[in-house]
Amino acid sequence: MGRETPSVAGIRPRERIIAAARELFHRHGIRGVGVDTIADAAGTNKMTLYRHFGSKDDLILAYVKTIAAEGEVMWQEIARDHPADPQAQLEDWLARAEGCVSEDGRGCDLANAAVELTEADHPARRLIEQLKTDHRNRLAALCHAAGVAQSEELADALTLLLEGARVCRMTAGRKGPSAEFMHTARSIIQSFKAKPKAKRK
Amino acid sequence: MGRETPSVAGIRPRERIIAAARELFHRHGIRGVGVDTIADAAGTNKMTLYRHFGSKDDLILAYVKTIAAEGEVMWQEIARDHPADPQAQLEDWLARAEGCVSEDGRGCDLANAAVELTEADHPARRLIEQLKTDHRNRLAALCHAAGVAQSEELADALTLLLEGARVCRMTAGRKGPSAEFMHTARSIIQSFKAKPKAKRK
DNA sequence: AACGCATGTTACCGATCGGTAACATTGAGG
DNA sequence: CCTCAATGTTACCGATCGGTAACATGCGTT
Repeated sequence: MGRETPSVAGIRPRERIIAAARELFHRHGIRGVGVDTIADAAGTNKMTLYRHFGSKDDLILAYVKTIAAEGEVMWQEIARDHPADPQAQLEDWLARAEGCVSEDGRGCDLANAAVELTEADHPARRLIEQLKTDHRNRLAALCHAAGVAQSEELADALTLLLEGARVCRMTAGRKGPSAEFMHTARSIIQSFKAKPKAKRK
Repeated sequence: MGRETPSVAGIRPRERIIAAARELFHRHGIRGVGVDTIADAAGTNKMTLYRHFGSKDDLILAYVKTIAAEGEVMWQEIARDHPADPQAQLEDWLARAEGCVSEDGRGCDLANAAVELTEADHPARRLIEQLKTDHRNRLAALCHAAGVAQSEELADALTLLLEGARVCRMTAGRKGPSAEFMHTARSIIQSFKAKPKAKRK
């Protein structure tokens, strides 16, 4: 055993580089970290970094893709842990959202990347847009499955609350408006559930 | 008249520099613009910039203060245009908020600055925190004056929605969740107006 | 043992960064 | 007119940036 066949992408330095970039980008921002710093933090060097990622922009894209993969895992866990129980799934989403809000006050890595990647045609920006749209749509599907009539509107509202809470946690501190995220989200969900229109058949 | 007395701080290059920094920081981010570029855009040079602002961080602080001053003007206009009519004032705030959301998709300059200024003790960061807290408190006072019982909670909810809408406008595009900001905000205001102190029975 | 590939090491490149020194120019007020 | 402060101009500094070339080393495979 020991090492993988060369046909499979090498796992060792590449993963470490992405992990190091993930933490450094999160803490200091994308433009606040140089590739040399990332390579050092990954226990490797700049040349190896550039052999795996042709440019810093490529590394940024891989960084965003890594976050996307974790999001995918999240949705799968939500579905797996509460099979055929969309109500519990929505509750799980809410708990994870609250976790994101009260994490460390550095906001959402995807949103922060969008702030720093000011070129509108940056590939990572397009991916971020797709990821954010995906998240909203899956949340809307979850709301629909949970029996909410106006599931799209509820998903939009919850998305706004979550994104707002994460940025408020960063700009206004722990005791700011983000502290009310859970209460507000719950009461909005309740108000949507109370509303009429065709419920399930 | 020509020029001002030297005792008064010179207004000409300084204002132009701040104006240029305002636009460039907004479009390309703080770390994405060099002081030389700002000086050029202001029709002056780097030396003059450094005579008015001892460092780029000083300029950043002045940039945030300028945004703060505009916010102050906004609140004064809201109060002046609808004297003794908090309902109309809240409506005015809502309209201006909607204007912010659908502006140009670059998000909130204050929030973006907080993303880029990763050093927690940066003076501009502390000012941003104070400004965001101020905004929330004034909005809460407005809600209270408008007869909303749980004015603090409503202000928090509206703040979350607004901040979320601005970041969603940036990350998910014009047709994303931010498009529902107005509807959601209005319906939340209504739901708060509907229930008095005690929760709904 | 010999090969080959991934990785490590060192040095370097041009560009740009924030910031400064020295000097020339301007223009208003005494 | 002369003074003086603000501004403009040029050149420069050390540091860091993203990115590359050339070469050395390790190590698994055959």
